[in-house]
Amino acid sequence: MAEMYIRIAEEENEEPMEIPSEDDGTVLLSTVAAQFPGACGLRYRSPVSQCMRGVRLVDGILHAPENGWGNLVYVVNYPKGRKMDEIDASSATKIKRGDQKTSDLIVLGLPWKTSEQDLKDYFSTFGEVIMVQVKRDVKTGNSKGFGFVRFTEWESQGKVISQRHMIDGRWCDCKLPNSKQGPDEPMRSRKVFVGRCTEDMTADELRQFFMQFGEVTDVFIPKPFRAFAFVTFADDQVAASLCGEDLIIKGISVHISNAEPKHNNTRQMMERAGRFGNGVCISSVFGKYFQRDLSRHVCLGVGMGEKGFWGQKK
DNA sequence: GTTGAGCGTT
Repeated sequence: MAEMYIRIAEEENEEPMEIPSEDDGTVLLSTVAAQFPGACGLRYRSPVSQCMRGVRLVDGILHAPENGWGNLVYVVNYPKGRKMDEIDASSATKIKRGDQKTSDLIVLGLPWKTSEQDLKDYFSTFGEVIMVQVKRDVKTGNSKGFGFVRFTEWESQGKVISQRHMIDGRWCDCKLPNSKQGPDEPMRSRKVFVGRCTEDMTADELRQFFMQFGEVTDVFIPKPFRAFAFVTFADDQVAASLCGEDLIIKGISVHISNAEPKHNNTRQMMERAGRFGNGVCISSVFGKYFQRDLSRHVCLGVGMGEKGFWGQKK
Protein backbone atom coordinates (compact mmCIF):
# COMPACT_ATOMS: atom_id res chain seq x y z
CA MET A 1 0.00 0.00 0.00
CA ALA A 2 1.32 3.40 -0.94
CA GLU A 3 1.39 6.46 1.22
CA MET A 4 -1.95 8.23 1.41
CA TYR A 5 -3.63 10.92 3.45
CA ILE A 6 -6.32 10.42 6.03
CA ARG A 7 -8.63 13.12 7.29
CA ILE A 8 -8.47 14.03 10.95
CA ALA A 9 -10.35 16.64 12.94
CA GLU A 10 -10.44 17.84 16.52
CA GLU A 11 -14.21 17.38 16.65
CA GLU A 12 -16.63 15.53 14.42
CA ASN A 13 -17.96 18.57 12.60
CA GLU A 14 -14.80 20.57 12.41
CA GLU A 15 -12.63 21.18 9.38
CA PRO A 16 -10.44 18.08 8.91
CA MET A 17 -6.71 18.13 8.28
CA GLU A 18 -5.01 15.61 6.02
CA ILE A 19 -2.33 13.50 7.70
CA PRO A 20 0.06 11.21 5.82
CA SER A 21 0.09 7.47 6.41
CA GLU A 22 3.16 5.25 6.35
CA ASP A 23 4.05 3.07 3.36
CA ASP A 24 2.35 0.07 4.94
CA GLY A 25 -0.92 1.94 5.36
CA THR A 26 -0.57 2.50 9.10
CA VAL A 27 -0.49 5.92 10.71
CA LEU A 28 1.96 6.81 13.46
CA LEU A 29 0.45 8.33 16.55
CA SER A 30 3.41 10.69 16.56
CA THR A 31 2.36 12.00 13.12
CA VAL A 32 -1.08 12.74 14.48
CA ALA A 33 0.36 14.30 17.63
CA ALA A 34 2.57 16.56 15.53
CA GLN A 35 -0.61 18.32 14.36
CA PHE A 36 -2.73 17.63 17.43
CA PRO A 37 -0.38 17.87 20.43
CA GLY A 38 -1.31 15.51 23.26
CA ALA A 39 -3.36 13.21 21.02
CA CYS A 40 -3.51 9.64 22.30
CA GLY A 41 -5.62 7.95 19.64
CA LEU A 42 -8.34 8.22 17.00
CA ARG A 43 -12.00 7.34 16.72
CA TYR A 44 -14.58 7.48 13.94
CA ARG A 45 -18.27 7.01 13.39
CA SER A 46 -19.07 3.69 11.77
CA PRO A 47 -21.16 4.28 8.63
CA VAL A 48 -22.95 1.00 9.35
CA SER A 49 -23.71 1.09 13.07
CA GLN A 50 -23.52 4.88 13.44
CA CYS A 51 -21.58 4.28 16.66
CA MET A 52 -18.21 5.76 17.43
CA ARG A 53 -15.42 3.24 17.02
CA GLY A 54 -11.87 3.34 18.29
CA VAL A 55 -8.95 2.89 15.91
CA ARG A 56 -6.67 0.03 16.90
CA LEU A 57 -3.47 1.33 18.48
CA VAL A 58 -0.50 -0.97 19.05
CA ASP A 59 2.84 0.35 20.24
CA GLY A 60 2.18 3.84 18.93
CA ILE A 61 0.97 2.65 15.53
CA LEU A 62 -2.59 3.26 14.38
CA HIS A 63 -4.06 0.52 12.21
CA ALA A 64 -6.70 1.16 9.56
CA PRO A 65 -10.20 -0.27 10.04
CA GLU A 66 -11.06 -3.45 8.17
CA ASN A 67 -11.92 -1.70 4.90
CA GLY A 68 -9.09 0.78 5.01
CA TRP A 69 -9.05 4.38 6.10
CA GLY A 70 -11.44 5.44 3.34
CA ASN A 71 -12.72 8.95 3.20
CA LEU A 72 -14.07 9.08 6.77
CA VAL A 73 -13.17 11.90 9.10
CA TYR A 74 -11.32 10.60 12.14
CA VAL A 75 -11.61 12.40 15.44
CA VAL A 76 -8.71 12.92 17.80
CA ASN A 77 -8.76 11.30 21.25
CA TYR A 78 -7.05 13.01 24.16
CA PRO A 79 -5.94 11.42 27.43
CA LYS A 80 -8.51 11.26 30.17
CA GLY A 81 -8.18 14.11 32.62
CA ARG A 82 -7.52 16.68 29.92
CA LYS A 83 -11.17 16.90 29.00
CA MET A 84 -12.60 15.33 32.14
CA ASP A 85 -11.39 17.54 34.90
CA GLU A 86 -13.51 16.22 37.71
CA ILE A 87 -11.45 14.12 40.07
CA ASP A 88 -14.50 12.00 40.89
CA ALA A 89 -14.85 10.85 37.32
CA SER A 90 -11.23 9.86 36.91
CA SER A 91 -10.95 8.12 40.26
CA ALA A 92 -14.19 6.26 39.56
CA THR A 93 -12.83 4.82 36.35
CA LYS A 94 -9.60 4.03 38.10
CA ILE A 95 -11.33 1.97 40.74
CA LYS A 96 -13.51 0.23 38.22
CA ARG A 97 -10.48 -0.69 36.15
CA GLY A 98 -8.30 -1.63 39.09
CA ASP A 99 -10.83 -4.11 40.32
CA GLN A 100 -10.81 -6.51 37.41
CA LYS A 101 -7.54 -5.68 35.78
CA THR A 102 -5.40 -8.71 34.99
CA SER A 103 -1.82 -9.09 36.21
CA ASP A 104 1.19 -10.93 34.95
CA LEU A 105 1.22 -14.40 36.48
CA ILE A 106 4.38 -16.27 37.30
CA VAL A 107 4.54 -19.81 35.98
CA LEU A 108 6.72 -22.01 38.19
CA GLY A 109 8.12 -25.43 37.41
CA LEU A 110 8.36 -25.27 33.64
CA PRO A 111 10.28 -28.01 31.86
CA TRP A 112 13.61 -26.72 30.59
CA LYS A 113 12.55 -27.33 27.01
CA THR A 114 9.28 -25.36 27.17
CA SER A 115 9.28 -22.39 24.81
CA GLU A 116 7.21 -19.24 24.75
CA GLN A 117 5.19 -20.67 21.87
CA ASP A 118 4.50 -23.77 23.97
CA LEU A 119 3.31 -21.56 26.81
CA LYS A 120 1.12 -19.53 24.53
CA ASP A 121 -0.39 -22.64 22.97
CA TYR A 122 -1.11 -24.15 26.36
CA PHE A 123 -2.59 -21.08 28.06
CA SER A 124 -4.66 -20.02 25.05
CA THR A 125 -7.08 -22.79 25.97
CA PHE A 126 -8.05 -20.64 28.99
CA GLY A 127 -8.60 -17.40 27.08
CA GLU A 128 -6.83 -14.74 25.07
CA VAL A 129 -3.16 -14.49 26.01
CA ILE A 130 -1.51 -11.08 25.59
CA MET A 131 1.97 -11.85 26.91
CA VAL A 132 4.14 -14.86 27.57
CA GLN A 133 7.75 -14.97 28.60
CA VAL A 134 10.20 -17.71 29.51
CA LYS A 135 13.04 -16.43 31.69
CA ARG A 136 16.40 -17.52 30.36
CA ASP A 137 20.03 -17.30 31.27
CA VAL A 138 21.31 -14.30 29.35
CA LYS A 139 24.53 -16.04 28.36
CA THR A 140 23.42 -19.57 27.55
CA GLY A 141 19.81 -18.91 26.61
CA ASN A 142 18.75 -21.85 28.77
CA SER A 143 15.38 -21.62 30.44
CA LYS A 144 15.42 -20.91 34.15
CA GLY A 145 12.32 -23.06 34.51
CA PHE A 146 9.86 -20.27 35.09
CA GLY A 147 8.08 -17.65 33.10
CA PHE A 148 5.18 -15.23 32.98
CA VAL A 149 1.80 -15.08 31.31
CA ARG A 150 -0.92 -12.45 31.08
CA PHE A 151 -4.52 -12.78 29.94
CA THR A 152 -6.93 -10.15 28.69
CA GLU A 153 -9.80 -11.58 30.71
CA TRP A 154 -9.99 -11.56 34.47
CA GLU A 155 -11.96 -14.82 34.33
CA SER A 156 -9.15 -16.61 32.50
CA GLN A 157 -6.65 -15.46 35.11
CA GLY A 158 -8.87 -16.69 37.94
CA LYS A 159 -9.27 -20.12 36.39
CA VAL A 160 -5.55 -20.44 35.74
CA ILE A 161 -4.55 -19.50 39.29
CA SER A 162 -7.04 -21.91 40.80
CA GLN A 163 -5.54 -25.09 39.39
CA ARG A 164 -2.27 -26.86 38.63
CA HIS A 165 -1.08 -27.21 35.07
CA MET A 166 0.47 -30.11 33.21
CA ILE A 167 2.81 -28.46 30.73
CA ASP A 168 5.09 -30.60 28.53
CA GLY A 169 4.96 -33.40 31.12
CA ARG A 170 5.47 -31.46 34.36
CA TRP A 171 3.10 -30.02 36.91
CA CYS A 172 3.40 -26.24 37.05
CA ASP A 173 1.90 -23.58 39.31
CA CYS A 174 0.64 -20.16 38.36
CA LYS A 175 0.61 -17.44 41.01
CA LEU A 176 0.54 -13.71 41.42
CA PRO A 177 4.22 -12.75 41.49
CA ASN A 178 5.70 -11.43 44.73
CA SER A 179 6.75 -8.25 42.96
CA LYS A 180 3.08 -7.51 42.48
CA GLN A 181 2.06 -7.56 46.15
CA GLY A 182 1.68 -4.35 48.03
CA PRO A 183 0.60 -1.18 46.24
CA ASP A 184 3.08 1.44 45.18
CA GLU A 185 3.21 4.58 47.25
CA PRO A 186 1.78 7.68 45.60
CA MET A 187 4.09 9.92 43.63
CA ARG A 188 4.33 13.57 42.74
CA SER A 189 6.81 13.39 39.92
CA ARG A 190 6.37 13.78 36.19
CA LYS A 191 9.00 11.10 35.68
CA VAL A 192 8.43 7.35 35.94
CA PHE A 193 10.83 4.47 36.15
CA VAL A 194 10.30 1.80 33.49
CA GLY A 195 11.75 -1.49 34.68
CA ARG A 196 12.35 -4.74 32.78
CA CYS A 197 13.10 -3.00 29.50
CA THR A 198 14.81 -5.04 26.83
CA GLU A 199 17.82 -3.90 24.88
CA ASP A 200 15.93 -3.56 21.62
CA MET A 201 13.53 -0.93 22.96
CA THR A 202 14.59 2.41 21.54
CA ALA A 203 13.85 5.80 23.05
CA ASP A 204 11.74 6.51 20.01
CA GLU A 205 9.64 3.41 20.51
CA LEU A 206 9.16 4.17 24.18
CA ARG A 207 8.04 7.68 23.31
CA GLN A 208 5.67 6.30 20.69
CA PHE A 209 4.23 3.89 23.20
CA PHE A 210 3.85 6.20 26.18
CA MET A 211 2.32 9.10 24.31
CA GLN A 212 -0.99 7.25 24.32
CA PHE A 213 -1.22 8.18 28.01
CA GLY A 214 -0.25 11.82 27.67
CA GLU A 215 2.36 14.18 26.30
CA VAL A 216 5.87 12.78 26.73
CA THR A 217 8.56 15.39 27.32
CA ASP A 218 11.57 13.14 27.75
CA VAL A 219 12.78 9.56 27.43
CA PHE A 220 16.08 8.53 28.97
CA ILE A 221 17.78 5.18 28.42
CA PRO A 222 21.02 4.68 30.34
CA LYS A 223 24.00 3.51 28.35
CA PRO A 224 25.33 0.88 28.58
CA PHE A 225 22.15 -1.16 28.73
CA ARG A 226 20.69 -1.43 32.23
CA ALA A 227 17.22 -2.80 31.54
CA PHE A 228 15.38 0.29 32.64
CA ALA A 229 14.43 3.70 31.33
CA PHE A 230 12.92 6.94 32.54
CA VAL A 231 9.93 8.50 30.85
CA THR A 232 8.85 12.03 31.72
CA PHE A 233 5.36 13.33 31.03
CA ALA A 234 4.15 16.89 30.78
CA ASP A 235 1.52 16.08 33.38
CA ASP A 236 2.40 14.56 36.76
CA GLN A 237 -1.08 13.05 37.04
CA VAL A 238 -0.39 10.93 34.00
CA ALA A 239 2.84 9.74 35.59
CA ALA A 240 1.04 8.98 38.84
CA SER A 241 -1.73 7.08 37.09
CA LEU A 242 0.77 4.71 35.48
CA CYS A 243 2.66 4.00 38.67
CA GLY A 244 2.45 0.35 39.65
CA GLU A 245 1.17 -0.72 36.23
CA ASP A 246 2.59 -3.53 34.17
CA LEU A 247 2.45 -2.51 30.52
CA ILE A 248 3.22 -4.61 27.50
CA ILE A 249 5.67 -3.13 25.02
CA LYS A 250 6.71 -5.26 22.04
CA GLY A 251 5.39 -8.31 23.86
CA ILE A 252 7.40 -7.63 26.99
CA SER A 253 5.84 -6.76 30.32
CA VAL A 254 7.54 -3.68 31.72
CA HIS A 255 6.89 -2.34 35.22
CA ILE A 256 6.18 1.29 35.94
CA SER A 257 7.13 2.74 39.29
CA ASN A 258 8.38 5.84 41.05
CA ALA A 259 11.40 7.33 39.40
CA GLU A 260 12.83 7.85 42.87
CA PRO A 261 12.06 4.72 44.86
CA LYS A 262 11.53 4.70 48.58
CA HIS A 263 14.40 3.88 50.95
CA ASN A 264 13.27 0.43 51.91
CA ASN A 265 16.25 -1.58 50.82
CA THR A 266 19.26 -2.05 53.08
CA ARG A 267 21.69 -2.07 50.19
CA GLN A 268 20.29 1.14 48.79
CA MET A 269 20.25 2.75 52.23
CA MET A 270 23.89 1.86 52.76
CA GLU A 271 24.77 3.17 49.36
CA ARG A 272 22.96 6.38 50.13
CA ALA A 273 24.88 6.65 53.37
CA GLY A 274 28.07 6.14 51.40
CA ARG A 275 29.01 2.93 53.18
CA PHE A 276 29.20 -0.62 51.86
CA GLY A 277 28.91 -4.00 53.51
CA ASN A 278 32.57 -4.66 52.93
CA GLY A 279 33.64 -1.51 54.72
CA VAL A 280 34.50 0.62 51.70
CA CYS A 281 33.42 4.22 52.12
CA ILE A 282 32.78 6.82 49.48
CA SER A 283 32.01 10.47 49.71
CA SER A 284 28.37 11.45 49.85
CA VAL A 285 28.84 14.59 47.81
CA PHE A 286 27.83 12.73 44.64
CA GLY A 287 24.30 12.88 43.35
CA LYS A 288 22.09 9.91 44.02
CA TYR A 289 22.20 8.35 40.58
CA PHE A 290 25.84 8.94 40.04
CA GLN A 291 26.50 7.41 43.42
CA ARG A 292 24.52 4.34 42.46
CA ASP A 293 26.53 4.01 39.28
CA LEU A 294 29.72 4.45 41.20
CA SER A 295 28.70 1.77 43.65
CA ARG A 296 28.28 -0.72 40.83
CA HIS A 297 31.72 0.12 39.67
CA VAL A 298 33.22 -0.26 43.10
CA CYS A 299 31.36 -3.47 43.74
CA LEU A 300 32.68 -4.98 40.54
CA GLY A 301 36.16 -3.97 41.57
CA VAL A 302 35.96 -5.72 44.91
CA GLY A 303 34.64 -8.97 43.58
CA MET A 304 30.89 -8.60 43.69
CA GLY A 305 30.54 -8.75 39.95
CA GLU A 306 31.04 -12.48 39.57
CA LYS A 307 27.84 -12.90 37.62
CA GLY A 308 29.02 -10.34 35.13
CA PHE A 309 25.50 -9.07 34.50
CA TRP A 310 26.74 -5.70 33.50
CA GLY A 311 29.18 -6.99 30.98
CA GLN A 312 32.28 -5.77 32.82
CA LYS A 313 33.85 -9.16 33.28
CA LYS A 314 36.15 -10.47 30.57
C1' DG B 1 26.12 -30.98 28.17
C1' DT B 2 24.39 -30.71 35.14
C1' DT B 3 19.35 -28.55 38.06
C1' DG B 4 13.65 -28.41 40.29
C1' DA B 5 12.71 -24.16 44.70
C1' DG B 6 11.79 -19.93 43.41
C1' DC B 7 10.13 -14.41 41.69
C1' DG B 8 10.82 -10.41 36.33
C1' DT B 9 18.85 -7.03 35.00
C1' DT B 10 16.66 0.29 39.58
